[in-house]
Amino acid sequence: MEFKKYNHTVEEKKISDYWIKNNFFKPKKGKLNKKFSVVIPPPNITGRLHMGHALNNSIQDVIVRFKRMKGFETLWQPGTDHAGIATQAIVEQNLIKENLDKNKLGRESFIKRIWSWKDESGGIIIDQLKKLGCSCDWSRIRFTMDKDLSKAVIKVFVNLYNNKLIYKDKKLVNWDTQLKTAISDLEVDQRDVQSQLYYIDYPIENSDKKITIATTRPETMMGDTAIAVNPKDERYKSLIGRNVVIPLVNRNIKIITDHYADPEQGSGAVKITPAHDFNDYDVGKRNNLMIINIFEKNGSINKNGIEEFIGLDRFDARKLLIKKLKEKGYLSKIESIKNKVPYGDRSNTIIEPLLTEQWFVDAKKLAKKPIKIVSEGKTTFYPNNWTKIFFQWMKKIEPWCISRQIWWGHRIPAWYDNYNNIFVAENKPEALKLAKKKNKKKFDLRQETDVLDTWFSSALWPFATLGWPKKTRELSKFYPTSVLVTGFDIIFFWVARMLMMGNYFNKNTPFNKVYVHALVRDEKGQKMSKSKGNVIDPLELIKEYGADSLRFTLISMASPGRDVKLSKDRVTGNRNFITKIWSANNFLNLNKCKLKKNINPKSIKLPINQWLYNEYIETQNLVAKNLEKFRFDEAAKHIYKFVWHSYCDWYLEFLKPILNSKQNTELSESKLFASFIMANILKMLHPFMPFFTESVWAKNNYKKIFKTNLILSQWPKYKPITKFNKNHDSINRLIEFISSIRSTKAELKITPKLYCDVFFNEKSSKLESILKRNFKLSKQVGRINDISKFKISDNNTVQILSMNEKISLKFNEDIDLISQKERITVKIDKLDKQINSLKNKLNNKAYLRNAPKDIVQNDKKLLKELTVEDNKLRSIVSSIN
RNA sequence: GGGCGUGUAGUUCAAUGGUAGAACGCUACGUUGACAUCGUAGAGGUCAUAAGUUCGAUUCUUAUCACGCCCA
Repeated sequence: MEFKKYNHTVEEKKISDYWIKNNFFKPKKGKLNKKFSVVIPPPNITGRLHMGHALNNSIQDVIVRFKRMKGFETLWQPGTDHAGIATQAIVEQNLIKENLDKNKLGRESFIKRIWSWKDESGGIIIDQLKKLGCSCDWSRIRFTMDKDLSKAVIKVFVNLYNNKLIYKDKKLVNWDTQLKTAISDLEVDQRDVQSQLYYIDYPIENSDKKITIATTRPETMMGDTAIAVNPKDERYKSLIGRNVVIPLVNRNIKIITDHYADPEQGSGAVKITPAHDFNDYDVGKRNNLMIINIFEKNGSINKNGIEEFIGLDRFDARKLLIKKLKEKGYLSKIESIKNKVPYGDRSNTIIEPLLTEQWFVDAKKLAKKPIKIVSEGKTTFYPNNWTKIFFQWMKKIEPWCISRQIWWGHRIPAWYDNYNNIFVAENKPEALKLAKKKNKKKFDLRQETDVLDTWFSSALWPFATLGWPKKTRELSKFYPTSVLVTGFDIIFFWVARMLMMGNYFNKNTPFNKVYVHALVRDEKGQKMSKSKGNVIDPLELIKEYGADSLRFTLISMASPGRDVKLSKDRVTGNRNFITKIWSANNFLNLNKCKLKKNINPKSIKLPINQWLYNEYIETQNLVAKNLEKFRFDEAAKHIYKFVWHSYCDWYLEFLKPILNSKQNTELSESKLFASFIMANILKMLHPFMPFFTESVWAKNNYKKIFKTNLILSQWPKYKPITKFNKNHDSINRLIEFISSIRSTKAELKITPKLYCDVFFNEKSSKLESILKRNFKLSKQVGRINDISKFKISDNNTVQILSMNEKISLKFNEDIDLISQKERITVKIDKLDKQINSLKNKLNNKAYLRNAPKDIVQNDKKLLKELTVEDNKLRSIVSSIN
């Protein structure tokens, strides 16, 4: 009979729709009366599913489906974030195509445009997550710019401001000249680049001497307000306090001392430009220097610069300046060096330190509680080494710049009157009340134009999505969340900030556990990037192999602390695994192995069924144990091994002769049992490959027996049955025996399909009785003709050792006994070495004194066994001649 | 410079203070009615290097080398 192939494209769509239509992803009160919750790391609305998402969400879905089946009331809270800068950039790009820009449109209409863009293409990634099989409660989807979440953001801001944890300040910040906004430290990427170090001579006033400084940014000379030398630097002692003339700029500045100047670096003298360098800013503060800003917001030279440079871009200004310095003889040397240059991670342009007024969060204060929580183990990281990294960062945290000079985002709830007073309130009427108290005179109120950093709202995600500040049922039930699954790259951006906000505004920490996974790389271990062209698109893999294959691959490769090196071969291999199960299931159906009613495992009689049962239980327990420990790789490995090797390779092969027999009790038990285990395989596999398993569940009509769809079925609760142990052991011995017959045949080049007669040389052979008890199936699987009652020995007979029993196999074919003799001799040599080392070990008194008794006992037993094996092999060899 | 991590079969990775495993790949054989997206058998490892702790180290400690990441 021919069976149709499993069509993942059709099935995945059908099942996904079915699950969602029936609200299976919504939390349901289970018998356990326990809850389990996870919040999704919200993808950007501008985002498209990449491998990182695929890994992150596959892991979450495995955990969530597992807990759901275990009977927890389970919520996986989905949503997206508004990605302030990225989204605004996309919509601005679209405007350019229409010959428009945001300033022409005005703030309000521009924001409307963004909302309509969001409605059209902001949901794509959500559809992609559905394709991956994510069982989020989609009815609860949230967006950081939603009304409710925005209210939460405003409330948090006002509260923190009133408690002096948010403040406005004029500071040097990281300024993105392309996006024309401040960004936080974390959004700056320090890159190694090749730069030119320019040595420039500054003439000393009223002297023919000069002092040489080295800089990679000569254009900032226009903003120099001092030259610093180290107080211990003997070379410059005589020059301290003298004035120098800035070349071309012709402004006088002083030579000062500051420990920041490193005598080893460059010439030992440094120009100080407090407005354009973080270190120089500090030097300036210490020495009361003037701050001269020479840049416009777009990075061009402003009116503080040399006249002919005004309006020039910073890099053009540099070129021109160098040219002029050269012409005038001020440039003494150019050196090529490697240094770090700050880049904006969104715009890819060089970040400019710029003195501006911004809003800051006092992160240092907010970090205290999270540090405590984590050190007390109330939030734990897996793998644990992230704890240390988390502490290191938290303990030296800087103020967090949260204001952005863009339009898309949560507008800061601060209002200004005409007298530079600031009123922070949840809305304008409230601000007005505050302002009236303060002002006797007439005034206008205008709202702050800046918006908040997107991460500010993401920091509230675990409680804002559950309804905070309202005291909702969900908030009290599902907060704190059980586990957060995330990549290490956003621990500081997101996890740390959620811990700050979550612990400040709630009694509890936002999540009990944080599972940190690694990056997905290509098969060579290279980071996937568009420019390298090595990006593997998860959606293409889903199309080609199915979501289940991709999921199983990613999950089985997610070892802690290691990057996932993904290759198509892996995915193919796991697709083959699915096909294997598919065809095994077809075999069951072909043989009418139907589960008519759920069975009581204790009633199982047939040895191979008892054997399989115990194998299954062991696997089920290992899978559950490893899922609890976040060892997804191990869990996947155990399932794979059981399904492919125990179930398909051995059990189904043993089953074949039973299915052909007329023995009714055996037959009916096995038909039921084979299908019973299949049902449990599907359960165990469901978290890993939800679509395929649900599809087979439906096909096999298991819904009728278990009264539920697979997704809501109970994780199997069966216990090991000790009285099966004896048969479990017997079948294992039988398997070993059959394997040794097979390898003997292969070694001696005997046609694999040839049957043989078996004679057991040992008195009261254990193997013989096992074989007799399971003769029907051994006969077929082991290709055994008969058990001979008489000793057989001629040229067609080979003696082997299995379980240390001597057994003769007789074939209808001449056997090359000489080559067998050689083979056994090699084995004996190896064995002798092992025996000798064991003997030496057991003769060592220190070993006997110090080693644990069971280890010694074990070695003694092993020595005995090996000696027996050795002797028997020798007797076999001597019998060949 | 500081921190974290990694180094085990051809490859990707596990495990383990006392016999080193899997998957993929490779080799040979095989189309027996679940499956060639398959089966059977097999080859393949000085566990990066050195020293130390220990009766015993791939495993623990230290150093070195190599690689990766984060922070300055």
